[in-house]
Amino acid sequence: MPKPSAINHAMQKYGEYLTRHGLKSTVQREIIVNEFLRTKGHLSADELHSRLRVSHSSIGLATVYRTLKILAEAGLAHERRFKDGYSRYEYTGPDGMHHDHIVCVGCGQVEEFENKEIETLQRQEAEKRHFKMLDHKFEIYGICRQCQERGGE
Amino acid sequence: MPKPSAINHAMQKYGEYLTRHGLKSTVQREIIVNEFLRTKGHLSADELHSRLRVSHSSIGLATVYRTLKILAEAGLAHERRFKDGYSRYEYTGPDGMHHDHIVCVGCGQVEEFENKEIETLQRQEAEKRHFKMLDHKFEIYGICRQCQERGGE
DNA sequence: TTCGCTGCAAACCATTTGCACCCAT
DNA sequence: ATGGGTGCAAATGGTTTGCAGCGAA
Repeated sequence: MPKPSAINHAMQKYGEYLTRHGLKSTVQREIIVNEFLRTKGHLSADELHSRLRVSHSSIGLATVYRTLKILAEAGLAHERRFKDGYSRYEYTGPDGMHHDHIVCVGCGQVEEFENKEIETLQRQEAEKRHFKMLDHKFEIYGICRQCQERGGE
Repeated sequence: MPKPSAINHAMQKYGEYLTRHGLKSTVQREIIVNEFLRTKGHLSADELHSRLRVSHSSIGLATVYRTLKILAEAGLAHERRFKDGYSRYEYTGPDGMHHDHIVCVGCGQVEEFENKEIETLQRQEAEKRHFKMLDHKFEIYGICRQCQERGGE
């Protein structure tokens, strides 16, 4: 679970985004955003909705989708699409720092890593082409150690 | 258009894959694979199907999907999912070498780049985790020079 | 003669949208 | 009181699949 200070920072950024875009703050959004921010990992809309169902059964899946979209536009969530057909969202901390992913195509587990050098190189590539870089996605697909040992087809 | 020698190599690899998996060679697949291999860029199933419609109007979209899946499994096509909701496939040459992408979120244009250093670093990351690396995906999202000049939010 | 392949249409299914009511501003 | 927000159900739309007939091996 992220540090409280990080969550506060995020809530503030989220609030600013709402105001700046003439959007309203509602209880549902508050609940969704809170749960999202304090959940580690890659959440699909459906998973997030299930989590909320326990304590807030009346919140609709559509609202979860709509709120996740807002979070992504506000720069608080990164949308990732691995290979299971779902869009997954991930909160990546107050400094906008994000890690990359290494996905096992055998069992579906996702590990994360950060690599400063890669980060630097990609920034250079963007500059070389006069792109203002906004986001990036880096995923390695492979077979994890367990799946290799388990033997595969 | 790729060099003929590259296409031949690919056709051979494709044929081997069919045999090895008890699959059959058919005229439709032949046509689809040929068109795919000699088309540069990122093709969606629908785009490829449209191309074929001109000269081979009876080929069904489902067959295009099925054939693209085979090509991907045979290692001849890389599946990429940018942000328009389509799966796009790309033929990346006989050496399995693939480039990465830098996508403009303004106009949708996709530029390509290769970076040996990044390639090396990612391989190290995979090894460090005992992953047998199969594929990777690296995409940078940003705003291209023209879209920056054109201004816009 | 097998058994995979094809086109078609129907099915899938994650995501989006229309609508009538609700509520923050 | 505005006009955006919500839940629900229906619509969307890219992709997959069932099926009956076809064709490669």
